[in-house]
Amino acid sequence: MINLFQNISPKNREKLLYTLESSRLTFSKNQLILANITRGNIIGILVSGMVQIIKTDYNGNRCIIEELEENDIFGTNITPLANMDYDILTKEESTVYIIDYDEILNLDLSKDYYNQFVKNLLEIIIEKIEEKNNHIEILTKKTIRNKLLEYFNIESKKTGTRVINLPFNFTNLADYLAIDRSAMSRELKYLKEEGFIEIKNHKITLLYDKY
Amino acid sequence: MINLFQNISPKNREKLLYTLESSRLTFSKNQLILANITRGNIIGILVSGMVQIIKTDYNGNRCIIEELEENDIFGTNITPLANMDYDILTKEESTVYIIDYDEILNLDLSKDYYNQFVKNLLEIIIEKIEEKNNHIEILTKKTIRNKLLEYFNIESKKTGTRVINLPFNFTNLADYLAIDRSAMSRELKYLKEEGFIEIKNHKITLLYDKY
DNA sequence: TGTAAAATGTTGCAATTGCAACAATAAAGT
DNA sequence: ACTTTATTGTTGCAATTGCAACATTTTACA
Repeated sequence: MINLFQNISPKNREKLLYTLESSRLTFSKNQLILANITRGNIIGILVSGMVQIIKTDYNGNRCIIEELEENDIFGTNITPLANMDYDILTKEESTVYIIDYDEILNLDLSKDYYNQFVKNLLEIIIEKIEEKNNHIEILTKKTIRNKLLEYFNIESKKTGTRVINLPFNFTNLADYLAIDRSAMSRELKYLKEEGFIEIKNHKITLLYDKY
Repeated sequence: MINLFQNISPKNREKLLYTLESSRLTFSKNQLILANITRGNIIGILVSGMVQIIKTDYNGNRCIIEELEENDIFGTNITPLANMDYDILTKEESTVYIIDYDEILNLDLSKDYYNQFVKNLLEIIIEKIEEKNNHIEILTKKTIRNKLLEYFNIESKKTGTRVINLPFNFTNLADYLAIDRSAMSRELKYLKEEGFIEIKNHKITLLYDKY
């Protein structure tokens, strides 16, 4: 994950944060971040901790839209916060910077560090698109089995190994894949029985060559 | 849709295209664009026409990942082209600029028009993220009916009207929603019979207040 | 304009899934 | 350490869906 302040000196980083009217906030576990932000168009930078972006619809179905780790960003434009049905939930104690998005577009890029900042932002957002493409790729599959296998393949490709360290617990994984948890549990059992995978704790080992 | 060259003079636009090693290509209907591009990391700008980005998996299931119109962009980083299972297909005669993505990160942003260009790019990509969030929102729904209704709501919100002009034919709509076409056809019939919608040609009128 | 190709509508049926309900285990909090 | 809460595993069953097959209509194009 690229850091938004990559290649920017600490001193210039402070200048930037000042110009962008940033505020630094710390939340304990299981807090809703957005409920505490009243400003308009913002970008949040996760300095430390972990948060999930979660949508719950009128049926009570939850979907994990994104899971963010250190250096990741979120925002009114970047994450689907325009309507307020989304929650940004801390999974552990987390610190964020909140900066003003509109100020970014007003930056005078002739200064090196502004320049670098915008390029970093561009790169991060493009990474985010790739994540979303992966997610769509998975959701597009028609069976639970194919969703799981697609997820495994993507995660396996990321790390280059055949062992996947689930960033979620199984309940959350089902939400991310937009499938029923118990049905997923059943399918995972079949995959184990048929010798495709092995599960220990929250590690899944792929035993098939490719699919 | 924001134009990538918005607020950039024609003269500076030419300079930019030159610096970014652009080439201008025209394709007739039903051509694969990417098959004709051998360069590495590129961004394509659709000057005129219409193209779809389509994924076909090993089962033969197609999914329309994106549909692009004038001024929209695509690229090896922005659209999921890293692996080559994606097709960029022209739906009508289309003209594109192909520019070198890596050159963008080397631009000297002290020049006004480079500066403007990168900001435009940022805005377009953020729009693209919003589109993808919408798509995920739809795919996350568990029934065909809820996928359709979510799609209708999103499209209706975009234009502010209760009449949706399908940008797709029904076959493509089913691909976009990742559902079986005939099952979708059945569900649309039910929605008509129950008085939720009306369909004429490729226009859908919403008859319910909200859901 | 006539013919081929593509899109749409329809339906039965088997396969898959969500849901509900519950037991068992693990994790968290005091 | 003990109690409560959250997570995981399991299963039957009804609802939903994909698939296949075909008729019909629309569109493309030679």
